[in-house]
Amino acid sequence: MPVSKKEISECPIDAMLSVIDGRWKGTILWRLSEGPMRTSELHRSIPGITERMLIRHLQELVKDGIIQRRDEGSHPPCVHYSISRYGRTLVPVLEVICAWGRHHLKVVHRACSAI
Amino acid sequence: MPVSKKEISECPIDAMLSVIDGRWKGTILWRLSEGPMRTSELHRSIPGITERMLIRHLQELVKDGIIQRRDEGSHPPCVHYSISRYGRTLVPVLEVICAWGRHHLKVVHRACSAI
DNA sequence: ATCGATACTGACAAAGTTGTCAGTACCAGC
DNA sequence: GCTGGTACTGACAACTTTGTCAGTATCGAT
Repeated sequence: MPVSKKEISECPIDAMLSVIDGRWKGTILWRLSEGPMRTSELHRSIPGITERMLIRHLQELVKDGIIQRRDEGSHPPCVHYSISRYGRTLVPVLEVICAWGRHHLKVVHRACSAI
Repeated sequence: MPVSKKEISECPIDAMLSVIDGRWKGTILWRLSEGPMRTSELHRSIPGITERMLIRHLQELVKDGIIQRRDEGSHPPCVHYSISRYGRTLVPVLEVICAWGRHHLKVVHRACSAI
């Protein structure tokens, strides 16, 4: 049940994209970059995502070493997710992507309103 | 016949990713970053890609303003694709992505050989 | 007259991703 | 003893993306 396809591509661009690719991964990382969060908190803070999808993406991000899972082991269950040390190296990359994306959105909007 | 899904997401990260997302877009941009190329040249230089897929991706990149299509209008047809001025603003972003990807591949390889 | 090269399109199948729904297990409160 | 909250899984439907295959048009060479 994979959320991102590309298995083990040798292309560094594909390798990077496979980590953040997935319908909700960007948003999840954005939320977690502000601090650790519980599964249910994340679920409530991301409108439109289903629990199933959230958990699938979280598991992939954990598998890729980008985020960490901390289970309190208590009942009712309480699990916190946070960006790992390795994941933090990704944040500046996301910022560059985000900056270009913001610029691009402005360009697209201008193009739309020109019609 | 879209190659990338996300229509008009307000998230800048998604906006950026929708532009380079697609099985072969990274590779195509990589090739074109070295200079203009004909459709058939690109086809031959990217192993595994089909003509159909190449053309679909090229058309999307043109639509997004990242690359330019120049048709000589001759027979037999001769069409050159090149990175547009706007597309050039994307190159540094790709370089950051690529740098992280390269690093990530090394980490993944270490993890694999450790098993 | 047929073949190969060029740059494409259309129809459709295969594969991959996302979403839906039901179900598990435990505890707390009413 | 029923309901609601927590974190999760499995099966499967729906949708998206990718790949396959055949077909278009024109020119030049054989």
